[in-house]
Amino acid sequence: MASNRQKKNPPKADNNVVPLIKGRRATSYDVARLAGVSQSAVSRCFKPGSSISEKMRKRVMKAAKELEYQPNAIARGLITQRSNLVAVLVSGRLNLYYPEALFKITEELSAAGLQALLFTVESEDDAESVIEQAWQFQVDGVISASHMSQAQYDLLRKRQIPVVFFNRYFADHPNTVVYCDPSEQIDALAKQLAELGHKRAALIAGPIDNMVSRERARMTREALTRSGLEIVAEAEGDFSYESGASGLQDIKRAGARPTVIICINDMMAMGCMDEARSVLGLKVPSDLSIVSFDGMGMSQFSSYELTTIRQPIGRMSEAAVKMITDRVDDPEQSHEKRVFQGAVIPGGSIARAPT
Amino acid sequence: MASNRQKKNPPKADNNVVPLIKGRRATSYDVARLAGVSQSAVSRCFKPGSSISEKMRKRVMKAAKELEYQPNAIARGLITQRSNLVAVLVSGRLNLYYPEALFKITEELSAAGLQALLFTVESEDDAESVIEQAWQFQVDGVISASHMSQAQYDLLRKRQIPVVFFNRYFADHPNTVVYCDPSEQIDALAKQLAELGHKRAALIAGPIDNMVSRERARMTREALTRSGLEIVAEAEGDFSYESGASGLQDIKRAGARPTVIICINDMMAMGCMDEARSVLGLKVPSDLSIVSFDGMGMSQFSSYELTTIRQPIGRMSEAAVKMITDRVDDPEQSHEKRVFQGAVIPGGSIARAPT
DNA sequence: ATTCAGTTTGCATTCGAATGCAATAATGCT
DNA sequence: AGCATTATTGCATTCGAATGCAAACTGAAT
Repeated sequence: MASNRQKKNPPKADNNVVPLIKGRRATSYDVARLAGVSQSAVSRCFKPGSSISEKMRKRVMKAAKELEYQPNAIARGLITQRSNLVAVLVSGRLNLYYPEALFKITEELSAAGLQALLFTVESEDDAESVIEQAWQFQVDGVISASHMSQAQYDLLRKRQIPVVFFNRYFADHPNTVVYCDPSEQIDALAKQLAELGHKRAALIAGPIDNMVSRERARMTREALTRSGLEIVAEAEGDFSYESGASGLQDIKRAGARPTVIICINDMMAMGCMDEARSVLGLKVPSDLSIVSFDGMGMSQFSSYELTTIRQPIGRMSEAAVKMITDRVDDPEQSHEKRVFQGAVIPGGSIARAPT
Repeated sequence: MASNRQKKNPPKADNNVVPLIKGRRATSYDVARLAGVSQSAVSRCFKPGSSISEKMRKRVMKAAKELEYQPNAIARGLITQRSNLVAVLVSGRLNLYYPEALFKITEELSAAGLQALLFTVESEDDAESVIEQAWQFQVDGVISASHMSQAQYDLLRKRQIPVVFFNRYFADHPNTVVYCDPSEQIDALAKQLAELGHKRAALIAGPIDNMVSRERARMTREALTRSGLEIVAEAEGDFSYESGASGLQDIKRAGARPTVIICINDMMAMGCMDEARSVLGLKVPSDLSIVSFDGMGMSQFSSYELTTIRQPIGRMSEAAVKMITDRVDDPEQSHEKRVFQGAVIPGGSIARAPT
């Protein structure tokens, strides 16, 4: 194939120029040729802050427009060592709450000139291969809202890839994190429950391998105890609606008679509430109060109106993107932990304890 | 910086070899040097189907392992003209149903050796810039589950980028599409409603600029008419829970007294049902029957148990990925339309018409 | 040993944009 | 006008992997 750029060593007449074959996309050389300037000039036109005269810019842009030229991000990535790609790791099945975060993160990345390369991770084995994939694609950073082992994290660090954890982190390791601390809110709710006369509570926890889940459970236990409530039963769910329902069944089957149930996320709370109402024939909140965490949109549907502790997902997503872009621009940037307060959504799923 | 590959024209002694500076990632040249072979050999080792002896492969792989070498997908993309990236266009806010599809699509792409580059699109203006972004990143294909104008589609076609539409298409244009045809199911449901004594129906439609929404509405009108039901009112929603609720209010305000409401998607049906129950004090289904489309997971929560027409999202996602990979591998591949049947989920939101 | 076909391997070039450096043009100053 | 600055521009090289081609090697057949 004839070369579209001038030959180097033997600079012979370049009359075998290809006239932009149908389907071939225009390159900076094509634009340069049409505008009668050098390729460097074209490159500089598309790089903000370069030294370029107004006249030249106009000429190049005209030609670029004519050829519908857009710089090739792949080639640019190769030379600049910046792919402008950020791997976003999410776990698909676990939590229907994250799509909101995912879309927000994607938008914000895009606004910062970065693209989200999406990976789904269901297990740590998945994480293994996902990290290799991301590495092959030279991602500039990783936002992880999914499983990741210490070793996997260390590998990314060793490779100098900035990582921001979304709603999870390693306690004993320095790392960059955005998460939500609901401790004050759960404390306030526990007090409120005590004032409403509740004495016996039950907990439907999440998977123990999940940090957020563990933390919420721990805080809940502490808060309840502090306010003088007894935890008469605990069930372990997997964040799903179904596990909320079966969690309630487990608690009942164990013979416990809590007047309030704290669910570690909204989805399980909905399952729990539906099970209480439709299977056990209980009235929520008059027979049974329910409290949960997340504050996802659905939790406020009028069938549920959960009293829940909301995470400011929007602001958390923004923060995550800000933190990753900062670290992509300056890899030396130190670690940082941004902790957002939760906020109680009053809802209507708690009431005075039945007598 | 010293070059890590041998100089070309003046082949002088190459004794300024960089010993893989801390943080610099290994390249095929590093591996080649360590293994004492040429860079081409390394390249061939990582490209299945290349002519390589077993001995050579072992030697190279050993060196590669030692240096933790992984081929650079960016550089590979530049030379092969294949980025292995597929743009996935979704509209974030509109439909909480799509996350399921999105995750499935991502997984399937990954299994086919492709990566999902995620873009959120809320309007056709967004689509404009998203398409340019995708073009810059040299995506090999586009899966679109969001807005896209005819002109935008034509632009992609002109640029020879395969496009697969997910649940939307241009009727008058050849294009490659996977979607779900619920006509038989809505027909069956209409018959069933007639048999249950329903005479007056209302429709809560979706946005008119959305094809799926228009099609479902059209089919619904036809089916209802065919079965002898009268459409006494129509409201237009935007797929959201809230618009389902306000849609019902609109219908009531207009003085219509339907015994059954067909909602164009589940989310609106849930809003409608909640509004009927908690605000209007109606019993669903005994006072008012509700039917909808989508079959998303939530629709079967026991607070709702919608009678709805399910789309086989999993199989549709698989099909979309298969169709895009086929067309990435062979751009000449002709257009194709894969139409999946819906399936009625019986649910419990319909009953005999009140007398 | 010689020839020939079939494999392997290496060489040199290519993809498209960015950039250090040197050459050139534009501008200011006396 | 003459000279010193400063702002633009172009040249040549670079990023890392893939690949057509020719050289080198292998083994078998004569």
